[in-house]
Amino acid sequence: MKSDHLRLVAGTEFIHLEQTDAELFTLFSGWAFRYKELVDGRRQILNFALPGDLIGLQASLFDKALYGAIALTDVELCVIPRRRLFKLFERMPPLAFDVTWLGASGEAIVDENLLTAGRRNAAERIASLIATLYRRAETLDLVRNGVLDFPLTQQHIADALGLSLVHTNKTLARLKTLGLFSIRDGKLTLINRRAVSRLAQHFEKEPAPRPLL
Amino acid sequence: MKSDHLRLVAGTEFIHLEQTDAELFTLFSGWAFRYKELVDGRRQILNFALPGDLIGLQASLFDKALYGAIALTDVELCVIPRRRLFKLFERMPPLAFDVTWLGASGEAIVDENLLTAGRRNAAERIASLIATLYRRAETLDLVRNGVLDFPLTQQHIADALGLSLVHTNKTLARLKTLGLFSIRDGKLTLINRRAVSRLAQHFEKEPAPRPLL
DNA sequence: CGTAGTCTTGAATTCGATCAATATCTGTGG
DNA sequence: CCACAGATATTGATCGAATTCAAGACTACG
Repeated sequence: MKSDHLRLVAGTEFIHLEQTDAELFTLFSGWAFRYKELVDGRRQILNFALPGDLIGLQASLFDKALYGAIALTDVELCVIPRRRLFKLFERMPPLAFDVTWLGASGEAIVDENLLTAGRRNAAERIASLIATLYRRAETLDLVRNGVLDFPLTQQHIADALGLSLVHTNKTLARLKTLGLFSIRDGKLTLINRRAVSRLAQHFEKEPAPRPLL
Repeated sequence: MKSDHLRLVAGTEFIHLEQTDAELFTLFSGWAFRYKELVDGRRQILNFALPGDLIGLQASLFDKALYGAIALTDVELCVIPRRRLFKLFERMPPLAFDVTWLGASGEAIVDENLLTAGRRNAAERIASLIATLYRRAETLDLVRNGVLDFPLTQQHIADALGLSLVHTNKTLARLKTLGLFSIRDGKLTLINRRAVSRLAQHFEKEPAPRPLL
């Protein structure tokens, strides 16, 4: 079904706001994120995508993309052309089911991010982000010896959590000092997993079986 | 496909957190909302559902519901049993496509709510909520003579926007005094639509054609 | 080396939270 | 019809978490 396999360098925007012909993508390798922004430049990152995640379901289903999507690292993307989307539903129901499942799975992440931005304080937000990303990366076997390649800048973290850059920096520094985790040279190490989970009220649940497109 | 037509009174919780056998619902009449909460009781409303909206796609697809759903008014719900969901994809591809479309449409709303909670100030948040709900209600022909039945309490508004109850009350009062809108006796009247849209940075876009289940 | 991006730190400010009290409304039963 | 209880709304005062402003330091890279 996939028509193409794209390679993009870090920083490439592959879905543009208002774009009318966005395709549906599956992230094959690397990290990416979706975001929205207000006219004065305030930016909100909606979610980070890791390998296996779907990006652009709304954008490919609707006439206009309501968000942008950018590659955080170099990425490989599989493309499912929007033209063939309906055909996919007609001819490959199980695959269509998986697309819907992955779409719902993406929404679950945004739901959690909304809870985070709306109701958690700065330290909880950061713990929540770290816990969730670490957990997802672990499931994908991206963690080696307790260390994870972590391509986010503090600006990304701030924009994902609805915090200012300065406050993100200070809170991050405090949590590092408390020995919860460390981020250095683009590597994340979870030092006190228990404490991070507690702060985040993040409950470890066994991952559901996940369809692969 | 629908197996049942439920009537529930206002306040009924029809999807429970952690519930393992939640069904998929379509809201036929009335208002409802989905929410999450932290252990200490902080609550975040994820989205409000109006007639035609899908509720419970994640909950019916996954093993456990990650959120709760409550009827805001008396509601009528159409039920699509989770058992038949896969069958629906196999036997009625166009309908399955619509389910996915509606699911994506729900995610678009949560995306916007995340932008609101993360990056808008109190006045902008309220304007944003008012503008969006009014616009959606209008599309459904729920607005009569510029007046809309509006069942939200200030606590609901606060929980949807990530604000405290007190600050919600004060900001609401200020916007009413400024003549942007009025909320009285459960009725919402948009008085200065232009000003509300501007505050919310809410751009009126013609609604996409919408599948009906 | 110079420039741009990222990170750090301190100080002042403010928006929104919290605390506390009162008022208004709604439905219920006597 | 009134009295009461529980929700909902309002208002004032104080507090604090996070923003904003401002400067530097560190890094990578052409």
